[in-house]
Amino acid sequence: MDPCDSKNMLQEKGIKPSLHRMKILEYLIEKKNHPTVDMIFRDISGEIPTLSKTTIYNTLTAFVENGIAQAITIEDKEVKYDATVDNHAHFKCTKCGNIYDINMDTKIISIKTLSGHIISERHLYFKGICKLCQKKK
Amino acid sequence: MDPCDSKNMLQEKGIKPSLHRMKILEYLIEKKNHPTVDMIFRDISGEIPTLSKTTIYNTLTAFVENGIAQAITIEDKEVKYDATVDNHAHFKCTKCGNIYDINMDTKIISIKTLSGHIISERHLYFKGICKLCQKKK
DNA sequence: GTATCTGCAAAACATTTGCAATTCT
DNA sequence: AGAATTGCAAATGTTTTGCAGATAC
Repeated sequence: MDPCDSKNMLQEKGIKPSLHRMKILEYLIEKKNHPTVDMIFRDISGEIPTLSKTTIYNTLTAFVENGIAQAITIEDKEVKYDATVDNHAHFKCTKCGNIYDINMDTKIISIKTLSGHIISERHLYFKGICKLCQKKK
Repeated sequence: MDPCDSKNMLQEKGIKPSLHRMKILEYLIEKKNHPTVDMIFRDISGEIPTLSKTTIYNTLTAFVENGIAQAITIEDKEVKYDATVDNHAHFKCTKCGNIYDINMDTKIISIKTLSGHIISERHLYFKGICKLCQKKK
C-alpha cells in the first residue's frame, strides 16, 4: 500500500498523519485481520522499535472517533479493530476464534425507526464453524 | 414470580437450584434489564447479605453454558446478561446506554451457510437514540 | 517556542482462580 | 462424612491515566 494513500485518508478525516498512525492504518487496511492491540503491537513493533501500546490505543481510539475504523466486540475480552467501516457483517468461528468479513449490506434491515427508537447503526454477526475448521474435523 | 418456576427451570436445564441461583434467575426474568454482574450484586445483596460477586460470576457462567441466559457484549467493558434466549434483537441507546429488547425473529436472515461457513447463531443489534432520550432533548 | 505526539510506569477495573469455609443430603 | 456450593483474597489481563520526554511546525 502506498503510504501516500494512508496519509491522505488520515488528513481527509482530520487526523494529523504521523508515522505511527500511518503504519497502523496501513496494517489494518492491508491485513484485514481484525487485530487486537496486542497483535498490532507484535506485528509492527519490529518496524518501529520504539512503538508503545499506549500509542496504539490512542491511535485506534482516534480512528474510531473519526470514522476510519470500527471496534468489534464480539464476546471477547480484547477489542478487535476493522478499517472497513461500511455496512458489512462479521462471522466468528467458535472453534478457531477467527473473524471473517461478510459482504452483506446490513441495510437489508431497512427500518429507520423501531418501537420509537431512531436507528443510526445496524450490527450483524454470525457464529458457527468456519470453512477451514470444518475440513480439519 | 413464583420461586417454584425458577426452581423448575433450573432443574430442567440440569442445574441444582440453590437459593442464590434461584434469586439470580428470578432477578433476570423479572427485571429484564440486561444487568451487569455489578448491578445484580447491588440489587440483591440486600436480600442475601452474604452474596459474593464470585457466586454471581459462577452462576451466570453456568446459566450461559446451559442455555438459560445469554451474554450481551455490545461495546462495553462489562458483560450484560439476558434471560431471554430465543432469537431477538437488541437496541442500545448511545445516550443513556440502556439496552432494549426488540421482538424480531433474527432468522429473517435465513441462510444456513455463508461463504462455506456453517451458521449456528445470528446476532443483531441496533444503535441510536431511544424513545426516552429523544423526548429529553 | 509552543503545541502535539509518544512512551513508560502506575492505576483502574472486570473477571478468574486457588483454596478454605460453609452448607446440604 | 462426602460432595457441591460459596466467599474471600490474590492473581490476571486489558485498557486508561498522569506525567515526563521527544518531536513537529
